[in-house]
Amino acid sequence: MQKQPTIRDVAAAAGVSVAVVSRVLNPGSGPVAEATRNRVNEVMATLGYHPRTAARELKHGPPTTLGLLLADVSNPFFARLADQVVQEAHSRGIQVLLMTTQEDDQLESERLSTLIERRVSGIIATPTGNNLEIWKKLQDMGTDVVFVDRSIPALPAVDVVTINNIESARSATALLAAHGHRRIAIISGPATSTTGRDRIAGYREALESAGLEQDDLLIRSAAFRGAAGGDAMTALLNLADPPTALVVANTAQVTAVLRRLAHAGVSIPDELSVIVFEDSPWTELMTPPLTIVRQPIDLLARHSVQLALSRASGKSSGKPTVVRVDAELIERSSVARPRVRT
Amino acid sequence: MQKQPTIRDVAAAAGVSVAVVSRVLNPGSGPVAEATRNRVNEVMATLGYHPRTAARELKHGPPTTLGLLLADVSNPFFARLADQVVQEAHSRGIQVLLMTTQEDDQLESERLSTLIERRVSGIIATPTGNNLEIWKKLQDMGTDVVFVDRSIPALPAVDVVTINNIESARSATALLAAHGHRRIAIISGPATSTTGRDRIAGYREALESAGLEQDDLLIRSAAFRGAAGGDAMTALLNLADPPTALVVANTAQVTAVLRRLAHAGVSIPDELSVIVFEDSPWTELMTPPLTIVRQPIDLLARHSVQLALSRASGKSSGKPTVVRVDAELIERSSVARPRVRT
DNA sequence: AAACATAATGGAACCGGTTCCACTTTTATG
DNA sequence: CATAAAAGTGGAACCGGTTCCATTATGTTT
Repeated sequence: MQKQPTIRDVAAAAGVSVAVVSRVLNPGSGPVAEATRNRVNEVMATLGYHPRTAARELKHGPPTTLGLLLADVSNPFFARLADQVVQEAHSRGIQVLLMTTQEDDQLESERLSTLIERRVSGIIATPTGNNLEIWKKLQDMGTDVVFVDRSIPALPAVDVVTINNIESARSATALLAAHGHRRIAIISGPATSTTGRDRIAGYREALESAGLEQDDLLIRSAAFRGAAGGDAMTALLNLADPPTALVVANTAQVTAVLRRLAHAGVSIPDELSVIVFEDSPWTELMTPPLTIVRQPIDLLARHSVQLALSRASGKSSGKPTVVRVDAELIERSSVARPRVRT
Repeated sequence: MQKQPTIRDVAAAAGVSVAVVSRVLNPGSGPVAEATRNRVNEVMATLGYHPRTAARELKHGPPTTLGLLLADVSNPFFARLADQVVQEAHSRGIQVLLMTTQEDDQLESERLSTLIERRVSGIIATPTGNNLEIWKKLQDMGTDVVFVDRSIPALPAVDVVTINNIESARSATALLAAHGHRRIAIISGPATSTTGRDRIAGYREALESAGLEQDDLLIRSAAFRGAAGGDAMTALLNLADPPTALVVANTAQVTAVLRRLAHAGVSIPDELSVIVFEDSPWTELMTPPLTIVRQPIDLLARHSVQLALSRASGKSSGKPTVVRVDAELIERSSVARPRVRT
């Protein structure tokens, strides 16, 4: 366990002042003679010197770290988002501090405190919906906050990147209606979330356009965590007049819903047509391959990182930006015409 | 955009010295009168003061950050590992810097440089297998390095946490042999990886125990990224004497292999019995539900974090620790007796 | 009440970089 | 060749905390 050389060690070994070494470290911050630069670089190499980030950040905290605050990385949607965000950030020389909230206000608040103490330059988050004051404070401090996937209506000043949830749910529902379904159900996220609300709104729009009757019994909300999706599914199956088609618009609950269907022995698409919000590779491997709504995760990531770094890069546009990217409906084989009732 | 208060602002507002404020910030570092403590706390609250981590770390870099260096978080195995590591770290008040290598030496080297500059207290990584000197240097610096899932034999001094790969592949292969299969294939990770080698070793052991002939044509390695698994599958199907059973021991290639099987119209388990290393929920939703080797990701995460923090917590045991956890073979319906050749 | 231990506080150095500014040495210009 | 401008370098303050040590206030002991 050797102790690390500092900039002064390098300066001494190279026979120059620390100011010169610093200039070598930060090209463009001042002139250094070619010969001197080479000598200093050599010394740094032989000494195995690495400038310490903590010390550098002390002076004028540079935008070198982003906070990524997600509900949960075991959810494939968030996992892929994290993957893309990290890659995008790395390509710009930015590091990512990953934190999870488990959808818990209290944990979110603690994570945010940590991010404040670290003085990160930006935060990309899927907010739980509370902790309003903390979010505001973050912005006051000059941190670039970007909400991704969801937003908080009470905080209109925050940049947001989401998929077009209304349109996604609308087109999925419309596809089912076009196949002749009249009893179409939806399992969505909690109504407290913008995501949940928007998707249900899109669903309603589609029903209206198709001239179908709306039945609130066919609309089910399920929490983003736990097995609530399975219970919602069971409730739908037990209805006096059960649905012939279903949109699973809560990504986190897709597997729970499908598991329940499998256990109940419901055959897809003969007894129930299904469209899910989820584009993992396995949806294609199911029997039958599932019709899905593919979320352009790479775009979400790219825009999020860009916005989270915008103020840092000087582009301090006054108004908050809202980016809405389109999801893609991919038809496979889990949708068919409804069976005629006997 | 207000500028943040510093410890001196707090001290001035509370009418005390910075030393006192620091003591309030770090309980146990010195005596502070009850009344003073309360006053300082109040001032901090009204000023919205948050101590800056970068400054704190300058003095004696405390073990407050861990580096997590994975190949790729879009792989569900790594995603869940990341999730567990983050939760485990948070429960100890430690933050996680997430980085990905895409299995690329060069990128790995860059990421490691960043981690060196940040002076993280520990690193949990799935190494590519190169960059030996950097890993050594990291250890010299006193960083706790833990390899998870894989290891580098040339670096025997590093702590390692893996599943028992030999035994996992052995038991999976043995199960197939017990069902009467004589032509059992395996698709594993690259032979350059310890994971790939060990699993193939376990496979060979099982064949030997069962008194089965070994055929190197039935052993296929596929890279951890890309679609190599699909090609390996095709090659196996095109064999003059194709296998009747298959172990997919490369988690990253499971979906590619299954996709190829689906496209080729191979029915499971009638024409081919299959066991996969992968325990995502969807494996149960397939038709038929897949027999899997479940990797105890939570244990991997827990042990990794613990080891990565061990030196920091004073437990500087001399010898490197190797933790080997057992995977669990879960029998479902993708394994059957081989069809009699006609 | 004297003597001494202990609690509470403040001053100042320090951590490892960055940066301003002054000073010396080259190089360019008239 | 004198002189101005530019290049190269070093000294020292500074960023925002922590910590050592000296000093003063309070409390205990005989």
